[in-house]
Amino acid sequence: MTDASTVSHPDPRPQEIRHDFKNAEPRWQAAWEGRACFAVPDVPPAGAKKYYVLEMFPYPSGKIHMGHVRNYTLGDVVARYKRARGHMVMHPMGWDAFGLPAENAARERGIHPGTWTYQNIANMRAELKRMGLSIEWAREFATCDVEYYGRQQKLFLDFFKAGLVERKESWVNWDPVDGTVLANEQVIDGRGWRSGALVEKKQLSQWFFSITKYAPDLLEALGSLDRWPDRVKLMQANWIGRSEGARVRFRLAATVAGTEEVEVFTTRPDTLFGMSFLAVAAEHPLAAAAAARDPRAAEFVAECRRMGTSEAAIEQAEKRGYDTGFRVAHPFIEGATFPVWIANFVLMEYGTGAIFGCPAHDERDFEFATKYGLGITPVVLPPGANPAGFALGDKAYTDDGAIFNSGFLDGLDVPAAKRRAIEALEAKGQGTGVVNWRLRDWGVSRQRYWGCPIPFIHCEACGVVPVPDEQLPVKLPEDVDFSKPGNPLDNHPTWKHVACPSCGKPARRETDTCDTFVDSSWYFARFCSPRAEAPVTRAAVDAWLPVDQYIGGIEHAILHLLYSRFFTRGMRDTGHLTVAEPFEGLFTQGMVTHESYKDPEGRWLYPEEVEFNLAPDGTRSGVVKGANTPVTIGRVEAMSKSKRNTVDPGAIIDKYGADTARWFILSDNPPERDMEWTEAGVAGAYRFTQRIYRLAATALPGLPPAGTPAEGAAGAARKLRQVTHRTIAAVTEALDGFAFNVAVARIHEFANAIGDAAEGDGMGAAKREALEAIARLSSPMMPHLAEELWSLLRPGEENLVAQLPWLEADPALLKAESLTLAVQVLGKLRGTIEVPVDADEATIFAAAEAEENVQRTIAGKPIRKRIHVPGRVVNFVV
RNA sequence: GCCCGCCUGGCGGAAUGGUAGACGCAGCGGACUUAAAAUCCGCAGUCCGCAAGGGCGUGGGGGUUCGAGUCCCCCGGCGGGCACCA
Repeated sequence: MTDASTVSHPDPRPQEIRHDFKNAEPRWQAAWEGRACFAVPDVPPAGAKKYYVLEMFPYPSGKIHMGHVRNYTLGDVVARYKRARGHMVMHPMGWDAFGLPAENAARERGIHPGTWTYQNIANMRAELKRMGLSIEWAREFATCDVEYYGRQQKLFLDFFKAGLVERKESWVNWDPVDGTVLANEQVIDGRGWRSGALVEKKQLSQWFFSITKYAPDLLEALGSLDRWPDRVKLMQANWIGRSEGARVRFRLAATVAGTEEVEVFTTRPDTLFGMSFLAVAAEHPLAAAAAARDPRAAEFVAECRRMGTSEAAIEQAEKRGYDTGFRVAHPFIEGATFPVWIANFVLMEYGTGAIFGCPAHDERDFEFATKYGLGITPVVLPPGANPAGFALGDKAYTDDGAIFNSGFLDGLDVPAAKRRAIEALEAKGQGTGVVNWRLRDWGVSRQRYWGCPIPFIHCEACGVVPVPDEQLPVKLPEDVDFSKPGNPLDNHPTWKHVACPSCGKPARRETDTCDTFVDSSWYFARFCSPRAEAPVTRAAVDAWLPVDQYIGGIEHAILHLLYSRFFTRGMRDTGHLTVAEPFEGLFTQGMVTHESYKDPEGRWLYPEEVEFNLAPDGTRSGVVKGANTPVTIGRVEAMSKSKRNTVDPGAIIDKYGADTARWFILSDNPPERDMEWTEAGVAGAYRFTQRIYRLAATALPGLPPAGTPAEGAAGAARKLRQVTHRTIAAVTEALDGFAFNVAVARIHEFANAIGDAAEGDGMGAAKREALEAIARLSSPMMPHLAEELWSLLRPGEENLVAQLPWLEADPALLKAESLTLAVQVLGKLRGTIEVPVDADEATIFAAAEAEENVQRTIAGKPIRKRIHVPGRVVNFVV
């Protein structure tokens, strides 16, 4: 042993070899850019295998957050991997740039929504670029670009001509103080978020897309979406909500405002004999008729109007009703009549806005009838119950059984009774069997400035006139005043005054703008030819659509995805494209979560405001930095600004680099699940990036020249080669299955194996092969480090890793010589045996029985059954 | 309220119905260092036991099976969506 103090060390000690990410990451980003590694043509050449990777585009809030980092890292891994697998990959990025926050900024800070939005986009683009994503930025656009929303107006008009657009009355949240339509999120406990005024429902004439025309197809086609998560398909199916039932017309005992009948929709015509009341929505004409002559009915209707328009608010409200005094005749029971109530739980939008109540067999009806003392007549007998003494408990009975108390339906089961009841209704001309859909038409009108203007003109003489194509785009005016309440477009002094395109007389522009869901319903198609004059170029969309892999949050499982599916069908039927389904593969990622912190006064604290202590027993506690007051460490929850539990990706990239951020966000857990962001986890990921760099850098001087074949190795070198090729196979399988955390784990194990490899013949070549493999296998996840390693191992190489094909495992090195089998007795593990791969069953059973601990457990008892699962397990039943 | 998920060591998680806890984080012990950081080596579900080994263990309860984290039923907790947030 040499005395270290007397010997100089010309070489740096291994731990001082460091990967300089600050220098390397921008360098490799520039190299990819310089070689246009990610550019693809609008129309791929014949024979190219196209692959369209798309992540849900972000709302430009101003800063990227960890949810974005996760989303775009996942997409980038797929894009880089598919590129390496020989696909021509399109991977674009854009901005979902219209929406409420820009208007809020305008009202709060006096900044123009456009200025605010484009500044935010510039910031976020710079942040995204630092992540080293393989995005083709030349395709970028924002939905608030007139070049985009002008084309959207063209689509709107084409949809109108195709009969997919209608005007209808519908209800909105109205703030009577601010004179504004409120979004559901702006209604807090029934009051306007700014004014605090009680919100009312108000009826407006609005624009609708006829999504219900496609309801059967949207439901049916879910079956063909093989690469969508089942739960998303299930949620969509439930949302579309096909149900079979009947429309039943009830004759009113006396004519009300010229009406003689009320029509209800029911899925349970079998329970008609259990009817005890009829209920209508507060918006139903009968409710209006009652209100017109009964002030208390009017008061109840007005109260219902204060309930908000969201389904959750309506269904969670206490069930309340008002007896109108009207009565209806029962279709089957001669002479029987029942009261007509107005009920707050009946939805005008669903079915006919009226129901018949059968409390014995419907939970909501039961609750309502119990509250108001209405009759409860059971008509479905649960199996095994006695019809004579049968009484309901404190709940409705909603399952199948034998019909009783029901005249001609008695004795039938529920499905048969439904059919018979419908036959009888049809025979009497009092109803028909129908299929009803829960899905409603898509109301796209918004009374706001920062959105795509709906291209129509209202003329007193000609009615609603579409803006002629040659007058498109209808541009938003720049000079808008946000100081007045209401819609700035409506308030604008000149913008809305135009000549009618049809008769030339003074007319008025439509001042409603589009729901921002419209913007996001076709952006994936626009990316295929982002600068085209038309909304899309046929050759480009025909070549690139559908999106092969779409990635985004589960929170979009229903609305955005369903609207996009509708829009694609609409574009198909108006000749813009050919496909019906926009997204062939869908992956829904989980949220990024973080601990939350509160000070003694209950105020939320940012993580950097907290100083942590670790007690010897492992419990963590915290104090407010500087103040030394105790901090409550709260639940791990979705990162949000209001809870201040956010972590700024920019700061993480500054400190550790993009590769580390990407590696950690992939390594921690499966991408479909929520993940917790922890500082310790990032630090661990950073250490790993340094570790592989060091592994390569320290081994380099001992490696044979690049290109030295590793074939024919034996002993330790062969073992390492087996690990290399098994890792290639395992990482490939993991990436194919979106199991990125497993891919990361395999690469960790691989790094451990390279570090542990003993010296031996051929080890140099085996190590070179292993190190080159680890660089290339980790390249979809850590692209900059991969390039750095590759350039270290293969200086002067023509291609970047980003341009190389994926590695193939050598099947000869995947085969094992022997395998370990678990031996169980009665399903409990008692030992393991090592057998040659080609051992026959008799040999295996003999070896298993001979195992010492197995012998002891069997203890001479007769073996009744021997089970052998090849390659896995042997089980003895004694 | 309705629809859809999720629940495994101190923590994140792994596991075609077949050795539960791979891999990582945190922790502990050791090496290196004047020291620290960094790095390297090792230990580690839990209880009993010197050990060999055994008991218990995948939110709780039941079931199917030679065998259940995995399949079925019930219950609990947490989360997403509910049509004008995106």
